[in-house]
Amino acid sequence: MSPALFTVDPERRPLRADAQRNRARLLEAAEAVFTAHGTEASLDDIARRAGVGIGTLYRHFPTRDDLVESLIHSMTDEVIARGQELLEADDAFAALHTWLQSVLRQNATYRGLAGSMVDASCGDSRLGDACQRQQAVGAELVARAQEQGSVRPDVTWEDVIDLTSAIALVIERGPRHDGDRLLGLALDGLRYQR
Amino acid sequence: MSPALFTVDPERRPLRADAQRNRARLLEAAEAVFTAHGTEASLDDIARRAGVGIGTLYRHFPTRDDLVESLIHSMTDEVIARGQELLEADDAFAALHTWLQSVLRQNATYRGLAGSMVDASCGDSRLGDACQRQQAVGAELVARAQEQGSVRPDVTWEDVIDLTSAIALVIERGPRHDGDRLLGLALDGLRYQR
DNA sequence: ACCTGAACACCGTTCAAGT
DNA sequence: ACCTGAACACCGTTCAAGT
Repeated sequence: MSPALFTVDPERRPLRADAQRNRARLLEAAEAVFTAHGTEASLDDIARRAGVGIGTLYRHFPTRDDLVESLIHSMTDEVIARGQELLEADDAFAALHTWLQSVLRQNATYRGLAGSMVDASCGDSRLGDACQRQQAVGAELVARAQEQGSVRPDVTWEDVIDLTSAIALVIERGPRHDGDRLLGLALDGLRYQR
Repeated sequence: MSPALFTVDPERRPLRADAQRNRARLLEAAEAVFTAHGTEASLDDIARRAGVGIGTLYRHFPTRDDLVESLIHSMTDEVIARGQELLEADDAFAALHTWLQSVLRQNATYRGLAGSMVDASCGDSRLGDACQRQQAVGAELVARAQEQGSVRPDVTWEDVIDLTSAIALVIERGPRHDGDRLLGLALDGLRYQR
């Protein structure tokens, strides 16, 4: 049994029972509303759906990013863990490819999330922390592929993250765009030609 | 002397003198406000700066895209003309590269413009018309590079536009991103390896 | 014809008052 | 300690009244 299932507060001290329930309801409501309308959805909607006052939302989640971060927290952990597993794979290029696909899926969880992630990696919000830990794993995967000689030595991990983020940004704007296809093409450009 | 300098109405009949002046003032104000705050800037700000009522703004430009389209109209024409010139170039791959760089510069005119362009190419706004005419030239440039054997035959012009749009979207979110570098990397992936 | 601005329906954020 | 919702400052959009 995962201890995460019983984690009540990722923050400091235990919450009062009603506060704890409100927090859970807010996350549930935010999940539904973000899924339907993206991460720029109305906060009033979320509070109403959770059956709490708007002030309670702000007390638990002072910024929109706090709400987003709490929602995708476990997913970020999974992406990071997946990246660490993939560091052990034989084919470092394929490992990088697989990992970037999972990053694309993560970014597509809610419309607007990809943008928040890009903004966050240049800032210092709580969402930014998650992004940077994630990017650190990506940097290792890139380095390993370069050591194996399958990624061009002049390419930086920022290049790889930027291209992946770019693709995440464009695919969330309409169904015309195929993320996996674009990612494959972009990776072809980073591949070292023997 | 370019006739464009004397074009008063890209629309229908001549405007009353005061309306014509208001239209010019609105475009001037929008130019300044979009430059400062991006294409999502407050329309009230623009009307106030132009010294007209908000209703006048809506009369001249019923949607935000109408305003954006009028502002970048000549620029879109230039990008299209440049593309047609480049169709005559010897090296079709280099021509495509050069043209896509100009598309990136165009998209970077106002923060938020790249997003509007992507949205527009899936819609039917006036901005969408401009986008589609522009994309048609891009499609020709891609086809020609493929005929020359310098772009992979399995790549579509949508791939090329999508990757370029993706890069335009990511570079407008902070100074960390280098569009020309990312474009170069992406194009390496599309290049046919002899 | 065209312009104006009040009116309406939203939104994010704060904070005094309650329990 | 926590919750509530009114209050404030915004925003986009419409439309009746003016010239």
